[in-house]
Formats: sequence, structure tokens, C-alpha cells
Amino acid sequence: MPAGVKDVAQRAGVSVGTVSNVLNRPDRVSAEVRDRVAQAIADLGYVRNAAARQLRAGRSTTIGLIVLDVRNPFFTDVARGAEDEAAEHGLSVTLGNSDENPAREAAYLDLFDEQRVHGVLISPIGDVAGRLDRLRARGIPAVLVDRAGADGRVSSVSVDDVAGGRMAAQHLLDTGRRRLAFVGGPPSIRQVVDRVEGARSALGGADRLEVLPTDALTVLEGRRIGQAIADRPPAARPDGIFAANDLIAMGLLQALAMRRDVEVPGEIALVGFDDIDFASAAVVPLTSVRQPSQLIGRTAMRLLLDEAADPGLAPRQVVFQPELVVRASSAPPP
Amino acid sequence: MPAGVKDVAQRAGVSVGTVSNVLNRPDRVSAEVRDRVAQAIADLGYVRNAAARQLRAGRSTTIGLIVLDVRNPFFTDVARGAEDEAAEHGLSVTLGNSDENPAREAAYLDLFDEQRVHGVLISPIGDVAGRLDRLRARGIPAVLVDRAGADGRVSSVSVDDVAGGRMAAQHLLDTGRRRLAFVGGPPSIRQVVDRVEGARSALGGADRLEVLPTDALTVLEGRRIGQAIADRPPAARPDGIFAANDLIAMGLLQALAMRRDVEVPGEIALVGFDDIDFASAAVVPLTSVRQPSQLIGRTAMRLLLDEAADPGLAPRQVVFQPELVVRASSAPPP
DNA sequence: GACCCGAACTGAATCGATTCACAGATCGAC
DNA sequence: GTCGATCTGTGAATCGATTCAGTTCGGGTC
Repeated sequence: MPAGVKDVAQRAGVSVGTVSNVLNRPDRVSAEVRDRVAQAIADLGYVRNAAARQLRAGRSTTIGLIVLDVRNPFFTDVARGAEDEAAEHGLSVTLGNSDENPAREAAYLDLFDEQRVHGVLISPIGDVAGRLDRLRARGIPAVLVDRAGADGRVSSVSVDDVAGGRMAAQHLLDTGRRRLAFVGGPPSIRQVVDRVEGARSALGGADRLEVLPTDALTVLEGRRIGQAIADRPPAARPDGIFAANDLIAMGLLQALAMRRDVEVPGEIALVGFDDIDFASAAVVPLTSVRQPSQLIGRTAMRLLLDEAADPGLAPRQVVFQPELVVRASSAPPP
Repeated sequence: MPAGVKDVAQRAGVSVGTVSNVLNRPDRVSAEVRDRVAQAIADLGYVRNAAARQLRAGRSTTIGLIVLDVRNPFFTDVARGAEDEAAEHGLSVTLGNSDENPAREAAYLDLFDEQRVHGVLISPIGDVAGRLDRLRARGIPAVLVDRAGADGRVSSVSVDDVAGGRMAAQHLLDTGRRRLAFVGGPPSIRQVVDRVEGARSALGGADRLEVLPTDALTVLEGRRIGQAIADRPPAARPDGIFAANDLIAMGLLQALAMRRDVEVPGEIALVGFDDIDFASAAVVPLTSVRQPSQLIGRTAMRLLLDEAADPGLAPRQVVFQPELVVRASSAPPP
């Protein structure tokens, strides 16, 4: 029922090939014919069928982006950066939310595979190396986001999480804290592991850092651990906490704030990671390790587009340095 | 180069039609053949080509969702609800971010139109009535999200914004505030207009509410207005502020907190809208008008799928009632 | 044994845009 | 006046999965 190229061609009195040329290579067509075709398109309300174009082209003009958590402002910022860069090249981005769930992640990879997307940007949770290889075999490049490629098989854009973890822990030590704890998980997320490792390296010994694992990097999980800490006798509480990300830090803050006897930063100093917008507006403004989120997204997209244009390109690893932003939550005790 | 149905058929020693049947109507095929085809698919690493399927089917299995701001947790929650409902029907969701920009919104509508999406969910900023009519003519239903349909031409799922605005203003009056202000904009967003109107109705007269317009519903804009308010002589400041959403409220809070002489809620009480996760973790925990965000998304998707299944269906309007959540930011003055 | 029926499978036609080898037309140069 | 070059425009072939009118075959009925 909806009009196709054929209908447009007929109404404009030209062939279908000419209509296609007007759409894709207007310079090959005389001005007079161009106007006639444009008029016919307007009259019929013709809209190109993307499926037919893609079928012929062999690949779509969409880029798939899979993030660990859309509700984390860090990832929406990354997505925004990626989207802006893609838009400049006439491509669009489909955002998938794995929710730190390997099954959901796999489902999105399947979907993008069937859609023959132009490329895939992914912040992985499961073991995706094999999947990404298969995609590449089908001509679909992939770039890891916010996570360094373990082997050099695939390009990646990330932040030096080990350095970030070290900065956070060192800062807590510098403000006089001695009983440090790390809150975060699951360990299947490499960023988490790297951040713990960085914190440990600042302490000089593995046994001096208490690790309180969470099942996800969410406000809810932070709140859960925060309650557990508040329930301890004061002497058993840590006096400095490094949270795997700001969401967890915000949860900790919520739980601790409800207990009048646990004061931040008086009794416990707190450092987060990501420096999301809300960090500076928290109950106690949050000290955090900042990542250049939009830049990460934009850079990853750029690497991806390069590889899409030239499949032979060798994988590249881009690593940004994080930056400590000090606020009230880690002020020295009185 | 990648394997197609034809290759699979050849390897399994059957016709292409049979391969298609194995994929789409396995019950029509004998178990023995089914296994042979499955084996061939695995051997060749065959992956269906979505473009070809869609071309034949005439529509895709994707739903387009356009939100005003992906960085607003309210909308990511809505998206999550919509996505969950869609997944239960084997459909996926493409998220588009209009950023309160009519041009970006139009671009996404064009994209979804070309993609012949299964349907469109939209929280509109510009005048989209005409666009949605054209989509419908092409067999693509649309449902408005977080915004009631002006005329009854299109289905919608929303919250009673007028009631929400009234609740917020009434609450401020109840806590003894008298010089009320509303912060929010732009007026092209109907929700904003409705919330002001609700607040006015609680006051009984239009002139008793000062309106401080913003260009967008963002933390940044809130911060800007907050600074302007803090710069006034104390007597000229409002003593109760109703922010169009929590992002603006958080921005106001950030700006006011930086000025030691402006205390919340002592000098100024503050009420937001949406009750996002971060509201309870703000510098001063935020009183807010809660919307059932995930439920809104889920319900909108349900209406949309109904209409996609039966194009003749009459438009329906679902309106949820908001709920006031009182926290520290609106405590009565000492 | 003739006939019918359903189950299992076949393969050509189809969806709509793009491409590309080819055809006409126009113009300038020699 | 002829040849070649350039510029416009043509239309059949193509991408890959699905569909549907047919074919084949085993078995049941009278």
C-alpha cells in the first residue's frame, strides 16, 4: 500500500534507476528531473524502506552499543559521546542494556548479528571474546568500551582503573584513614577487579584492605552494604571506604546517613568512581575518581568507524588517565 | 560470503523452503530433517538476515522509543519498563534521545519511519501530531508517553500533572510557606505547563506564583536559576520552590548549598517532581512528586502492542495519579 | 484396486531499493 | 560529416528470507 520507488518513478515519468540516483547521487541527474522526482516524492509521501536498502547493501547504518547499566549516568554519558560521533557520519546508535546479565548481553549480540549492524561497541560482562570473533568473521567490527582488551585481539577504549584505584586509596591514606574497605562487585566485571588491585597496591599489602562484595554496581546494593556496616559496633567499622562506582557510594551514603551515629566524613571517609553529575549534589558531596565519559564514547566510536572502513586495521588500545576530584566526603577527621 | 538459507539447504540436502520452515514452523517438519538442518546451521555458523526478513514481512520487530532526555533517570526507568514488556513479546526497543530538541526528535521519527518499526513510543517536545498521523497511515501506531494526548487522536499514558503540581504547592502552603516560586521550562513541554497550572490552582490566584523559566529540565539549568536566587537580597527570595523535575531541584540545591546564607529547608523549602533514585540521597533529601515510571513505560508498550495487533482500535488514555513523597527539603521552618 | 487424504517437502515468485551495462542525445574538434 | 567524449537516463538483475501453489508418498477406506 505505501508508495515505493516504482510509484515515484511512474508519477515523475522516469525510471526507477533515476529515482534512486536522485536520492543517492543527485549530481548525476539534471535539475529539471530532480525537481520532478522531488515533487512526486512529496506528493506520494514516499519514505525509503531501510530494510530493502540494507538487504542490498549487506550491512545496516546502525551501530549497536551494549552497556552494563543504562541507569548509570556514566553510561548514558558514554552513549551520548558515541551517538554524537556516529551522527557526524550519518549513522545511528541502538542502545542495549545488559544489566550486568550475560544472558541479556548474549541476546543483544544475537540481535545485532541478525541486524548486520555496522559495528558493535560493548562494555562486556560475560566472556564475549568468541562472540566478537564470530561477528568480525561476518564483517562486523567491535570495540570494547570502558574496559581494556585482555589480549590484543580487539580494540578498546578505557581508563586506567588500576591507577584510579590507587589514587582513591592513596587519598584516603593521605587524609589519615587506616582501616580501609572496598565495596563493589561482581568480580566478573574487570573494572572492579582492577580498581581493587589498584587500591591494594597503594596499601602495599593485600591483607590491609577489607573487600565487601556486591552483586551489582547499583544504589540498591550500596545501600545494603551500608546497612551492614552501620550495624557493626563502631570499632569494627572501616574508617575509609572506596566504592567501585558512584552509584554504590550514593547507596552507602543513604544508608549511613540514616544512622545518626555514623557520620561521613567524620567517622568514615568515602570515595566513589566515575564522578557522575549527582556526585556533587549528594547528601555529603562525593569525592570521586573522574572518567572522561563522553570522550570515551566518542573515541570508541571513532576507532570502530575506522575499523569498519578498513577491516585490515590492527586493533588499538586507548587508555585515558583518571582524575581525583576531592569533595567533602573525604575531608580529614577533626 | 556469509552463509545464507541456500547454503544451509544445500548442506542439509533439503530445499530452502524447508529450511525456512525449520526456522519458523518447526512442527511442520519431521524430526529427522529438523536435526539435519540444525546441524547444517551450526556447521556453517548461519545467522538470519533481519533485513531480508523485514523486507518480506513489511515491518520490523523493533519498537522506537523517543525520550526527552536519556540522562534523566525518570526516562531510563520508563525505557526499562517498556523494554521488559516488549521483550515478553519477542520485540526489541531502539532508544532515541531528542534532548528536548525538535530537530533531533524529527530526525528520529524519520529514522523510525524508514525502518518501518513496529510502533513508536514518544515523549514529544515539538508538534508531532501530523507526523504521527503519517506514521499511522503507513501502518505504524504510536503512543504518547508521560503526556496526555491533547485531542483523542492518539493513545497516551501519563500522570495527572495538574494534580501533581497542586499537591506540591499545597504541601508548601501547609508547611507555612507563602512566597512560592516555580522553576522549570521550556513551555513547549506540556508537562511543565500542567504542573504550573496545578500549582496556581492550589494558590487560588495566578499572581501569587512567581515563575522562573528554564531552557531545559536539567541539573545545569537548575544550578543557573539557583545562583540567580541566591544573588537576590534575602527578602526578595521565595520561601518555597516547586521545581518542574528532580534534575532542576538537584541543580537548585547545589547552587543554594554553596551559599552558606541560604539554607534549605530553613529559608527555602524545595519540592521536586519524578522522585528519581538520587532524590533521597541529595544534600538535603528531596521532597518529590512520584511518578510510577516503570509502570508508565510498561503500560504504554502494552497499549502500543494492542494497536499494532489491531489497527482499528480506538485510542485510549491512561492517567496515573502521582504521589507526594515528603522528605527533609520541605520541613517546616523552625 | 481405485480413490482420497494428509503429511512432508519443493522451488519459483515476491518484497523494494540499488547497481551497472548499455542506449540516446548533445557538443566540439578535426 | 564523422568520431569520440560527456552527460542523462534506462531497466533487468540482484540481495536473502518467506510464502504458497504444487508434487510426492504412505496409508486408510470401501
